[in-house]
Amino acid sequence: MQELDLEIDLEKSLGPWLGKTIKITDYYLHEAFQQHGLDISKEQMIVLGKLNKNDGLNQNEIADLIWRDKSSLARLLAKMERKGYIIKRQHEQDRRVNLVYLTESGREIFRKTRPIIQKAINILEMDLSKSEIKRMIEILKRIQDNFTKELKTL
Amino acid sequence: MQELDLEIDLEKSLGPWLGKTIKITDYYLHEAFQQHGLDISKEQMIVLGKLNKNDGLNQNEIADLIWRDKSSLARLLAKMERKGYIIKRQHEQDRRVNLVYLTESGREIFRKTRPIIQKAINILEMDLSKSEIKRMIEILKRIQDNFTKELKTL
DNA sequence: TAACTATGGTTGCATATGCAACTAATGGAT
DNA sequence: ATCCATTAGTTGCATATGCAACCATAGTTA
Repeated sequence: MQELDLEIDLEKSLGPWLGKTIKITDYYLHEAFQQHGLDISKEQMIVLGKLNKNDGLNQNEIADLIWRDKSSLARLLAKMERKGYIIKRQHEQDRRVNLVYLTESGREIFRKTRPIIQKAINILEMDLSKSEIKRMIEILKRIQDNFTKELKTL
Repeated sequence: MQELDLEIDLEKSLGPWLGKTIKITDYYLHEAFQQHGLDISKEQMIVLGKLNKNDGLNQNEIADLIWRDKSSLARLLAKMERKGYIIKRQHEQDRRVNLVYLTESGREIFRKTRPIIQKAINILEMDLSKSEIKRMIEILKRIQDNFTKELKTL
């Protein structure tokens, strides 16, 4: 009995379900990109998306936008540059800064990912009404705020 | 205009919010383990949890339970064995199989993670009623099912 | 001007992860 | 008994990630 009381039933908590949902979503995108012959990872696609919306960002700005460490981003960009999707240009005034630009090839591959992304969103929200989606996002935001607050007290 | 029409507003979709929520949850756990001097990662903690509930599983069984590739699990176990949290014993009848057992030290550190996990669950579900949690889990399950179905048609 | 500080980016070291190819062992079929 | 297929686990190669230490440049302060 006491042993049982100590058990935390993780499966009844939200955590693992969130994790598994992300996992299968990622897997779906990975498979779909592959099937369409797109040589790109989800993470790289996200970077292309930010640049597509706002070309010429510097590395730290991109890192912030996608919630990654700047070192992680630097390595992501290195791979993308090798594949010819982006180019880095040194800022003329401040030589510490690299401005990152989409190449034609990068813009092209991002364009090709769009219908796949749209389909993934459709699947994700297939059974949900607009208001349910809004509600879910609100809840997720609130969870994030709660963790942020608790982190400060650690 | 046409350019705008082509834009997908990812931020209004569920995907990135799920991702960010997981990210901050993971970060919280990581920080909390560190602050308590627990030399363990979230992934390792999950493995310990499965073994704590069901000692003597083999590697493939554990991999299935935590939705990881067997190779990923093998490496996780190697680290955990080095730290003395688990031991692997060859199955007596079937020498291909490794049965994995918690050590005392493994059981001990898992015990110490429990209040931290419980707190993380509390934070995660802080603003949610029981029925909302159930509803969220149902939705997440449905999303997973939808992706699973769509994967087959790829 | 020299010294100190802050910033942008890179690199070493570490974690976790998956796929594909591989080894070893098992079990069945001929 | 031998060959074949299956299964459990390992390993090579690749991705992505974060922290901390570092380098180079810029900006500020004495």
